[in-house]
Parts: sequence; structure tokens; C-alpha cells
Amino acid sequence: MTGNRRPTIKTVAARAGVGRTTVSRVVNGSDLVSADARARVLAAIKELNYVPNSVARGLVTNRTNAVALVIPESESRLGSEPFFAALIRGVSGALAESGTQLQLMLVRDQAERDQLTESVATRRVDGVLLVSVHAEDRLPGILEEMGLPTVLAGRRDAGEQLSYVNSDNAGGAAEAVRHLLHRGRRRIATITGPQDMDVGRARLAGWHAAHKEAGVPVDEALIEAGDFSEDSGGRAMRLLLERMPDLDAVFAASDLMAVGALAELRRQKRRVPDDVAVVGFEDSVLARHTNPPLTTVRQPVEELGRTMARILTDITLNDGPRRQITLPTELVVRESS
Amino acid sequence: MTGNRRPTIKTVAARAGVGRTTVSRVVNGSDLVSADARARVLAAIKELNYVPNSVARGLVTNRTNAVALVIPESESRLGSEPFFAALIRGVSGALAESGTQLQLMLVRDQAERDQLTESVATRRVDGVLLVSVHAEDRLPGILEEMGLPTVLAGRRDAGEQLSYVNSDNAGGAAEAVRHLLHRGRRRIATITGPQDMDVGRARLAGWHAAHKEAGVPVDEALIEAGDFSEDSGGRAMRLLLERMPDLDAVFAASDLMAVGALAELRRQKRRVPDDVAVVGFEDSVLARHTNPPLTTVRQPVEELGRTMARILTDITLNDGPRRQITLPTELVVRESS
DNA sequence: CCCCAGGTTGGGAACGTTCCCACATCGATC
DNA sequence: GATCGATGTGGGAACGTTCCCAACCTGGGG
Repeated sequence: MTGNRRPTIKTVAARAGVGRTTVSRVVNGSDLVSADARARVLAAIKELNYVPNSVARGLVTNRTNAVALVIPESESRLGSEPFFAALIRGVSGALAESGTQLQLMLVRDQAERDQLTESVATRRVDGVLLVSVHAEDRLPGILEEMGLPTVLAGRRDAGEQLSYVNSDNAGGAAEAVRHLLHRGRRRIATITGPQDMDVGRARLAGWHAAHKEAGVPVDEALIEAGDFSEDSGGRAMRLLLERMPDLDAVFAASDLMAVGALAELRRQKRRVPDDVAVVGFEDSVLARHTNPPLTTVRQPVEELGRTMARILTDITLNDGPRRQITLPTELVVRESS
Repeated sequence: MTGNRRPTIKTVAARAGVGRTTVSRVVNGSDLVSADARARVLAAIKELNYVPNSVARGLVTNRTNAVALVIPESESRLGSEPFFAALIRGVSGALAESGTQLQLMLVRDQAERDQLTESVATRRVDGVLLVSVHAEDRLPGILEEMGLPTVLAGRRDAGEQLSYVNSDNAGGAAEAVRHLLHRGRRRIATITGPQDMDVGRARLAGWHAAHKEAGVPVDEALIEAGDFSEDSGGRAMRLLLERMPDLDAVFAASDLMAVGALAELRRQKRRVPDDVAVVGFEDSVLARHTNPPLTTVRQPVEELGRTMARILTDITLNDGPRRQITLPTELVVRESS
């Protein structure tokens, strides 16, 4: 029978023949303790197999050493799994460095999103990482008001006040279009992301910018909206082909939409890249597996997650400043362009 | 200035003109409280915007309402993202029903795996969900010993004592092979998963079983080991083709390995399915996107996660019994067979 | 008119830590 | 030899809950 309760700091103190405080000091690495006492405490800890109770500790320190990562399920279900997987890897890696736990919150619907506010208010986490925020999203504001440190992946708009980490969406998109122009394409359509998100708007802006910079006039009819999903990519491609049968390239604001576009092009017997060049955005695993392999703008998703986590721990642990960081993207040329 | 501290149960009690206990009772839904008092407390709670401090609660109840989901990073990096994404969705959904938080732990290496034991010992979680356990894995035993409720995804071996949820790996594999035999294939190779995992062994066993059942003798040279990764699938396929040039089908123990095998077959100019039929296992998103689309054994991953979470909460909340559940699989026939 | 059961109520103690402060010890300084 | 700062040390209080138990009502029954 190991029926005896798990040891507390008192048990250890008694065993080592010291006071509670001394044990606490040893555990927390204070150096205001004699070598002798420290040795005895350490021995007692080992003997008793003592592990401090982090809940009790949290009660007095008012810290939990955990942060929440909030992911809207609706988007993750769209199949952007590779994005979230990479993001989580990055976040988790950086958090491990500082001994912080990761609380994952998949939010299914608005109701759950509201409920989340309350859950977060119960002081279970020291900070929040927010992914895929829409322009009119109220959650960041609420968290801000509650005084809970928050870091966004992406921003709500160009004037974002909160900390965020972003990919260079406009720059990456412009580079993609520049590449297409360079290859002699002149009728470059684009399938955009949601226009109520900065990501979506910025990538469209990049498309515009590259044209302007090259002095190539744009036709608004070359723009069709998608929502980052594969289906929306296919649908947009169909509409574009109907409207603009002579287009010779497509820049899709996500790999997934590019995949949808590729399928639609195949269905309509357009050859890629001969008839129509296709470029995506993200460089997820998908991109290497399409037929033909997809030219795309790589965004450093894992790095993005890491950076977010580092900023957040810097804020919660060291009371660090807000930061707004943009990570560079890189064009990866494969066979679809 | 919202400089005033957040309200505690005492603040609420004072405001409502009742004692701490009454507030606690209202918050916890006890019915030993008069309608009048309840109304006053509820009003005070709303006015003050009171949210109970779950850390303080946890200290006395000795519960955290959180469970850990442990995922070995090495495997998730292999690109089995769809699997983990779906699993997480299932787990998260079921946990939300019971108001339990999900602590995600990606474990990079053995060092972190050991560290995890300690982390878990600090009483931060009420239970643990363990994914992808190897036969000789010590972690489940340690958790067991610590008295922490544990549910495995898959089992260590056929004699597993802990709670687990499993797919019908042997059955699914057998069905796949039966299907190939039915289509007239007679030289059916298999690319196995790791043989130190029950999943790997069971799927191989299914391959054997279907042959035996049909009275078709098997040649051991038709078996080549993989590790579930795409690369290993390609490598295994190459070895198999060298050794058994006349094979007419391959059953890969994962979609990812099937993808690798498809690529190798294409490289060697073998037509799929005309020359060689290919069947995978899992039915991840990948399977719909291969060329040709992949016939595969669907395992209900999200359901698996949901079931794991439900079993665990039943144990932690209601002191429910251990459970060992096997979920059915289903053959999805596409164009690769 | 007293007693008792049943329904309400609230204060004390406990959960396991950390932090504040007071105290003890001990050379070194005056 | 008293005083002092530096260095260790430990007990009390506090963190915000829940749970136990005692006390308080209110009627109804005897």
C-alpha cells in the first residue's frame, strides 16, 4: 500500500530538519541558504520524491505558467491543418524552453468563443495566443481589457495596436506576381483570401502593387474572392475562366485554393504551366505533392509560432514590451509556373 | 483606472449580504439555498463581474479540470499531421462537452519525455491521453503507478491492461488484402509499420490472415518494413520491386507510405492500378489527392479522439471503469486498386 | 407551550505554497 | 566588549476556494 499522501513542503522540511521557508528557497533556487541546509533539503526531496504542487504555488504567485493557443475550428477544418500543425510545433518548442504549458483551445462557434472569455477569466492562463483574427473580431479587445497579455498571429488591420507576428503577405504576393510577369505572363488572375482579414487584403494588395510597379494595368475582372479553402479555389477558378478565358496565370492566396484551381484547370483541359501558370501561398506539404508541383510563396509558419511564443513569455515573465514583427517570405519555384 | 482588484467570493458575499458559503453554493449549483438568496448572489455576481478563481478551487478540490494530450513530436514531424489534427479535433470536442481543458504536450526527445513525468506530477492535470505508444514504452507504467488516469490511443500489445481506444487494425488490413485478392491480385506485397508498435504488427497480421483465409500462400519476401513515413514507403517500394519484380499489388500500412510507394512506382514506370494496385491505411486528406486517388482503409480518427476523451473524463469525473475499445474501419475504394 | 425535524445559513479550518518580517548567529569594526 | 552589517533561518499571514459543522429559523405535532 502506498497509501500515504504525497509529500508537501512541510513533510520535506521536517525530514530535512529545517523550516518550510528554507525548503521553498532551495526549490526556487534562491542562494540565501547555506550549503549544508541545501544539501539536507535536496536529500529529503529525493528520498520523499517530493514535487511541488503547482496549483498551490499558482494561488499565491498568481501565475500558472501556461498560455492558451486559440484556434478557430472552422478554419482548421477547412483543411489548413498543415498550417496549424506547424504553428503548434513552433509554439510548443518555444514554450518548452521556458517551461510553460500549452493550453489548446479549438473554438467551434461563436458561443464557444464567448465561453472562452470566461474560461480565460478564471485565471487558468498567463497569456493568450490568437490565430486567424478577423477585422471585426472583439476577442482581442476583450482580452486586452482584462489585462491578459495577448499575441496575435497576423493582425486585424494595418493599425494593429496589440503584439503580433505576421508574414510579409504583401511582399510575398508581390514577389509571386513579379515572378509571373518575369516569365512573360500578362493576364494574371488572383484568387483572394477573405477580405475581412488582413492576410487576405494584404496578399491582394501585393498583387496590385507588383502590377503597378511593372506598369502593367490590371483588370478588376481578374480578381475573384475565395476563403482559403480548396473548394473556394475551384469555384473561383471556374468563374475566372468563364469571365476571362484568355488568362495565362493565377496567383492563389493559399496553397489549398491553388490545389482547387489546379483541379478545375485540369477539368477544363488547360495545361499547367503551358496554358496557365499557377502560384500558391504558404508552401505547405501539399505544394510538393500536387501535379505539377506547385510554385508558392513560403511563409515560415513554425518560426511564426516560435516568435509568438517568445514574445508572449517575454511579456508574462519579464514584463517585456509589445512587439510587432513581420517575418520574410520566400518564393519557391516549382513546376507550375 | 480599473485599478481595483478582481472580485473574490468574499466581495460577492458582502455585496449580496450573505456568507461566503452561500455564494459558493450558488456558483456550484447546490440547491440548498433559498430562491431569495440565490437571486441576490446572482445579481451581485453579474454586477461585479465575478469569475471564480479556478486555481484556488483546484487547491482544495485537488482537481484541475484539465487533461494532457501527449504526442511524440518525432512522429508528428513525419508528416502524420492529418492524423494528429483529426485526433485533436475529436479530443477537444469531447472535452469541451465536460468543460475540461486540453493541455497539449509535444514531446521532442527522451529527455523531454522524462521531464514530462515530473511536469505531470506537479498535479497540473487530472489525466493523460497518450498517443503512439511503443511496446517497451515506460511512460504508461509510470503514470499508472502515480495513480494518474491514463487512456492510450492504440495499445502496447494484445495484453494491454490500461484503458485504450484502438482501430481495428488487423481487421482493416485483412479487408484491404481481401479486396485485392478479389480483384485477382496474387502477388500482394506489404509495407509494414514499425514492428515495435501494435499498430504495425496488427496490420501485418491482417495481411497474413487474409492470405491464409483465402488459401493463398505468402512469400516472406513480399514483406518490407517501413516507419509510416513517406520516405520509408518509397524506399520499401524500391526494395520490393528489386526483390519481387512480378508483384501486382502493395498494401501499405499508412497512407503516407502509400504516397511514397506511388511516387516510386511512377519513377519506375509501373502503372497504377494496371500493373500494380496500391492500398493505404487511414484515409487522410492525402488519399483523395494522390494520382490516382488512393484506395485505403478509413480509420475513424476523430471518433477515436472523442472516445478517448470520453473514457478519460468518465474515469476522472465519475470514477468510471477502465475500458478497452476497438473501433471499426471501412475500406474506401478509389482508383488505385 | 415546548420540542423537533427540515431547510438555510455562515464562520472556521484546511488545501500547499510564497512572501514578509523578525530573529539568531557571527565576524568585524569601533 | 558593545555595536553593527551581513548572512541564514523560520513562523505567521495570505492567496481564494470548499467542506465540515454548528447554529439559526420556521412550522407542525404533541
